[in-house]
Amino acid sequence: MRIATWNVNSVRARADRVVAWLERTGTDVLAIQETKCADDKFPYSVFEAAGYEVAHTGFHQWNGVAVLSRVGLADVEPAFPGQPGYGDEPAIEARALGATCDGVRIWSLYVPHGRSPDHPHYTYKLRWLEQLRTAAAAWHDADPQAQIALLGDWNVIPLDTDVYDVADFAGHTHVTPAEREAFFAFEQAGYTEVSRVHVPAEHTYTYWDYQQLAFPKNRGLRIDFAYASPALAARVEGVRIDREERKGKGASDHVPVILDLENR
DNA sequence: ATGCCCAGAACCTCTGGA
Repeated sequence: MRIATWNVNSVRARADRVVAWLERTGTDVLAIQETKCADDKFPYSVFEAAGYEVAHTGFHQWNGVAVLSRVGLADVEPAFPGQPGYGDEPAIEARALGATCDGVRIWSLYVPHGRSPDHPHYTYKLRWLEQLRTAAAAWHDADPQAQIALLGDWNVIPLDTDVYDVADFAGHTHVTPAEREAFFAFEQAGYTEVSRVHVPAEHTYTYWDYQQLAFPKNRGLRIDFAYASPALAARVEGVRIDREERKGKGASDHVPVILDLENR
């Protein structure tokens, strides 16, 4: 089985490109982030015509996450237990969606950006990651054999070698010790970040800004990751970062991360 | 080469993204 995660930066602007990619790569399950649309504007029919079931949560033009599957889609949850809200009257945002696809519990995750280390969005980001880790630990404790995939745009640069020049991020989000600690805490919860295991090369990126020739100059960031529970990690045969997908007109600023699982 | 911000809402220019 082939599963993947991709921040598509608007599903309506890129639906045809996503379908073409699904068919070209033979991907069975895709977690997508930043759909940037409300549920009633999601282009369901484009994906259904290609043979995929769709689960989506989106309230307006921001955030939005989905799971597409051609191997079954069940037990959809539009948020994780304890997921924090944001704002003066805290509201749950469309940043997490869970669904079970052929025995694998898939979570499509769009971690809050943080804006800047002195912004309320930053403390929200840390709280969000901590609550997700708490939920993920509980899932694993409840069933140590569960196959769980935490897939998405984590908005954290875990290592200095995950960015073209870490000095450019001094004073910014994504590289602070608290964010990195929150990211690596998933290891203590029993999860393994399998893209690092299979693609360990330094300066391997998943995102390049649209501005200032970032992609041709390879000024990118590695911020899209796949944490797997032990039972799922043992099943991962390979991981690929599809850098080709950043090329050409109409590309997202992120590229897909693909996991190949041993067939059961 | 991959090419010098993009998408959405609204209809002008802001918000958010990193």
